Amino acid sequence: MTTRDKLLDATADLLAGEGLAGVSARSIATRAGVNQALVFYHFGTVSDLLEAAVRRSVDLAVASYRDRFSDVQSVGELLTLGRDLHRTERRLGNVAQMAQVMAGAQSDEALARAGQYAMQQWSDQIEGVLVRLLPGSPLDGLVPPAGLARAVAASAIGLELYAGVDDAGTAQALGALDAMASLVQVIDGLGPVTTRAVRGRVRKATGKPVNPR
Amino acid sequence: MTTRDKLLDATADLLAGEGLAGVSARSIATRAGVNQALVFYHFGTVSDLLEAAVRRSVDLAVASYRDRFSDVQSVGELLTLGRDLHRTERRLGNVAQMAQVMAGAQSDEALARAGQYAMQQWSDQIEGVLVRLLPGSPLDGLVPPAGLARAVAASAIGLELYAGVDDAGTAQALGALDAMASLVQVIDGLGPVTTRAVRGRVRKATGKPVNPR
DNA sequence: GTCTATACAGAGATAGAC
DNA sequence: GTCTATCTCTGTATAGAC
Repeated sequence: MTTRDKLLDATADLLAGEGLAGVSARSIATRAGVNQALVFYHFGTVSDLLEAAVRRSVDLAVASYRDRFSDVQSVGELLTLGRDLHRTERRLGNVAQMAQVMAGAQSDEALARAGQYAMQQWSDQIEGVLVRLLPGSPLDGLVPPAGLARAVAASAIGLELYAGVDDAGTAQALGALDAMASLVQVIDGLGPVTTRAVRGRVRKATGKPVNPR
Repeated sequence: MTTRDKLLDATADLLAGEGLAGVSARSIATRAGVNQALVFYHFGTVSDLLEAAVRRSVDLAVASYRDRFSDVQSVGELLTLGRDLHRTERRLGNVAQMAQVMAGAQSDEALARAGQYAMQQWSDQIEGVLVRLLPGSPLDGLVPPAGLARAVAASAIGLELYAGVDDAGTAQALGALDAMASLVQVIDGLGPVTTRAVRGRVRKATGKPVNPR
């Protein structure tokens, strides 16, 4: 294992486990078991190391899900995959990494780039599935897939941070989202009569044609 | 204006504007126009000052909305209020303060307390309205109000952080959420026949009775 | 590529005069 | 309550030997 990789691993671990405040050239080097100066030799600055570590975490995680995304054939399956994925990625600390990096993005260019990249990768995956599944569903045309994908990804970040301050509340929130998911699934399985009724009402309510974007 | 208040103001401003990384005893004191040592005289530690500042921001913000929450009479009005509120609070920086504090909560007791308090205050307000409005709506019993309130609050935090790294993506996400809101409103206004059909299907799909919690 | 040593800035925090 | 002065620690970063 190269020093470069040791540093990337240590950085990802620390970021997920201790948060941005626990990340420094010294703490990273100590955890990696290498000399502190190597952080700067290999990555220039601590921020650049953080960016590289997050990009790598995201690339690995997204790649490990690519097949499962393309296997999804229904809204029901997508919701199940979403639950699994969120649980797994939270356990691995990947959601925590993203949350920390996005919080730090406000005052750090490199972190902003990393955060944007991470959100883009996940959003694109989700959007791809939505674009494939929505046609034929009653939800088609009611909700822009690109926006929905981004809203879902952003909400996952918020839930991760919330989990850090209130476990019980987070469990309640996840329960409610499961209930909402069931509801979406039911709406997706409605017959043509109800579908037309709902779509007609939405069109009327928003005053817009029903195929945005 | 007392020194205490100057410090609280400066801390809230800095936290919202520069993020946690930009907050220090020195930066706070400079912005407040007072001596650095007064941070420790009045609040003991920087973390405790941060906690106090966030609690005050939340208390003020929630109080300013209490009337508008209790005026809400329909799901449609609630969704409109939610949009207004989120826009306003983001502009004032209160959402940013919460996001930063929750990101820092992972490694700081005082920040964790502040984050939990903030989420609790907002969630309780939203939950109160939901508990009042859901009975009589077709959504009643399908989604637990406490969990939904917390999910909404957490998502707002995620969106705030996302806004810091991708403006265009955030606009798309908000657009999709608006579309979802229209959909919820339409479902809420469905007639009794469709309502029974949807509720029956949800009950069947989840295998649970339809009145959780 | 890796290590030691070190410079230097900024952080939190306290002592003591006023 | 407020200010000056100062201690100590931690962080980033670089120079130079190996």
